Amino acid sequence: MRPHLARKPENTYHHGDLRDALIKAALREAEQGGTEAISIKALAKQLGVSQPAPYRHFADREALLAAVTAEAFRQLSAILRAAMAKPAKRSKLSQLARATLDFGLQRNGIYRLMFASRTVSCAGKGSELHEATRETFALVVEALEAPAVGYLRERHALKIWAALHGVVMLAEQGLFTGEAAHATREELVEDFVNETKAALAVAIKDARRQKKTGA
Amino acid sequence: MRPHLARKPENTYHHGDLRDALIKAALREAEQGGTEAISIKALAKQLGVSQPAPYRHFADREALLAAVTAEAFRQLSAILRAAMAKPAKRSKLSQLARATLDFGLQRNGIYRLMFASRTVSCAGKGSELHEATRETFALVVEALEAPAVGYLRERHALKIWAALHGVVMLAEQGLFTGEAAHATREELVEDFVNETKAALAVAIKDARRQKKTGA
DNA sequence: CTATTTAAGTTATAGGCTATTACATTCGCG
DNA sequence: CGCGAATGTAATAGCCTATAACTTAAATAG
Repeated sequence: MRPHLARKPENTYHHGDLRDALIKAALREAEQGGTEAISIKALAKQLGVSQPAPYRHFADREALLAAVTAEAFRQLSAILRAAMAKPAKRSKLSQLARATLDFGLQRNGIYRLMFASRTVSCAGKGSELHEATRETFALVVEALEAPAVGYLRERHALKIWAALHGVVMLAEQGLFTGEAAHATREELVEDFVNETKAALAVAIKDARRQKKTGA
Repeated sequence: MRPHLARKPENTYHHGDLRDALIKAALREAEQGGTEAISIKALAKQLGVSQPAPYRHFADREALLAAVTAEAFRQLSAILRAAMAKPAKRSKLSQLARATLDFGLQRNGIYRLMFASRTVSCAGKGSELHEATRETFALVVEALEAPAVGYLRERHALKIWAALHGVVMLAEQGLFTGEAAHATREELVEDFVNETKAALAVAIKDARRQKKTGA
């Protein structure tokens, strides 16, 4: 089984790994144009198979999009993991935040597929896509480098994660190129990172004090 | 000129106000399904005109989407203005934040059209759409109720605006329904509001001190 | 090692949508 | 009233999704 072959070799009947090739190719297409740039017909042509061939691997376009989005989440997870692991002056959280911003701006079509389409919210619990999103979020929690104190970590992870996505969205919308451009995207992200760290530290201290008082 | 007539009366040649009717109808369609739910053909049928009729008013689908999105921004502006004007215990910023969250969740299809599609970023400076987005943002600045201190207001408006959008996105993605659900969307928004107020107050104080020192 | 089942691909085709072209009707202004 | 511009229609081309019926290769059981 030839893995991840781009085009089907001529004079063969079977592609070898069409499913995977479709996902990879679709990701490339979506890089710029997002969902709308993904056409099953075009992908089939690109890979040298007939138009209906993809339907052997995906029930319909939605199913392909879900698989592509899941793969995108796995790629983002890998990127974030690498960013956090990289030895740097900055904190893990800062590294993760910057990597997320980069990803969201540079690969914006894919980013929209991941965070701004109905695909994810339609994914059933336990699905491949759902698992992939949760794994990514787990990295955010990890990046906080905070001791486990109940649900505090999840809450603050959710906060910084939300803030980051907001920055990407507004940046893409062009809101950083007016009078408001005094604040660069990077500055804003760094603000959020620092505020999150501070807020979490306070929250943890509070939680400990409460525990002590209660005991 | 009959304004905003839904369907063309039978036995007439001209609709009367097809352009407006198209925008209104498209907004209804997008409410749930977002961009993809807007079909020129379907709209034409709905309004009782032939399929190509809409093309007299919009060059192509993109142009229609831009007009629809602009109208959506104007509607959001009106909603936010009303929310801020409503006498309430809470601050203007809090009222605006809650109204934004509601809008983003209840009319999520339209919300995605506004903040998560390529339509806005493609809108040229000075376009109807671009103006509509800037006007909405101006309301956020206004909601801060802060004295004019250079670019500080814009910067903090950008921050709270970004944070709000992030919450809407993650909520729609279902990230508030896991272990992380300890933090409700509303709590998170209130957090952001309070932090923004505090940060802005500090920033203003700093700015004044610096000014005094410099003088 | 063949026989049969199953996975994967093909051709043909139906139906939906966008968009254009050429033609028809009405509105409004001189 | 008459003419031009605006608006709407019918016909059609082209792209896309999706299904049905058929074909080929691979996998597996006897």
